[in-house]
Amino acid sequence: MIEMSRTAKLTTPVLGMEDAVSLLQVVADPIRWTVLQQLATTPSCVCDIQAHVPIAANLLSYHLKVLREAGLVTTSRRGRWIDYSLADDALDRVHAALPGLGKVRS
Amino acid sequence: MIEMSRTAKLTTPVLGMEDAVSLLQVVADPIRWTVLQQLATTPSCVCDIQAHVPIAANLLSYHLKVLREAGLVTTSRRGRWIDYSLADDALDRVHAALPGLGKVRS
DNA sequence: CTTTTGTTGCAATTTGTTTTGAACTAGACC
DNA sequence: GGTCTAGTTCAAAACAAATTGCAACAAAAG
Repeated sequence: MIEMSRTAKLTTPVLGMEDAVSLLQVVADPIRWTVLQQLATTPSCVCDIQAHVPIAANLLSYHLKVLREAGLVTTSRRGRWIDYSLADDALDRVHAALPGLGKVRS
Repeated sequence: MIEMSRTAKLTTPVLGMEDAVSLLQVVADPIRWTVLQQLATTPSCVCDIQAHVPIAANLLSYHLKVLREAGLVTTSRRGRWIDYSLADDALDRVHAALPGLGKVRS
């Protein structure tokens, strides 16, 4: 039983077209792409992200929500601040959302 | 000279954010994603693609144009038919457009 | 010159997303 | 309690893209 659940977690499932496209639509935005890029390097609180993405706070908040709802980032509160991190499987999931993964390499 | 150009072609360059997002926006569409998926398996003429993507001919033509202009597909005429193929570097370019490629693997 | 295959142009419309501005929650501090 | 800072949420406005419908066009085959 433990073996099965560990195996399941370690495999990134092939996504259906709809899920794949939804995920790619989340990434295919200048603000969200930049945030993901930053979080891939290091977790950051919102104020740190703001320094890299010069937009209104509420607009950034909206885009962070989109990323959260897509499961690409996770949050944890630290006092006044909220730290955002890339979800463990974020890069794998986005990669798995690309078309043509079944292509045989020439 | 020949050596240099061959080397340049074999390397997928790191994309700037704008180019990366544009490319992902092209892929992040149900019709275009499906077409890319099919072309990754096998080159097809438009009539074959139509069989997999049940939409009006002119709408499909529009999406094929978007894919062409993004350099993700190439065409060649064969008699009355136009064959679409995935561009050689299409999968590499889309992969290179994902954020977080600099991430150090844990 | 007609048919087949596919593209292009344009205008209207629907659809979805991004952005804006104001109000709001939650914790820290006095 | 009151106030400050950090972030979020909501609803409406603004914007961009996909879709539809229709007509015209091009290139090759017969």
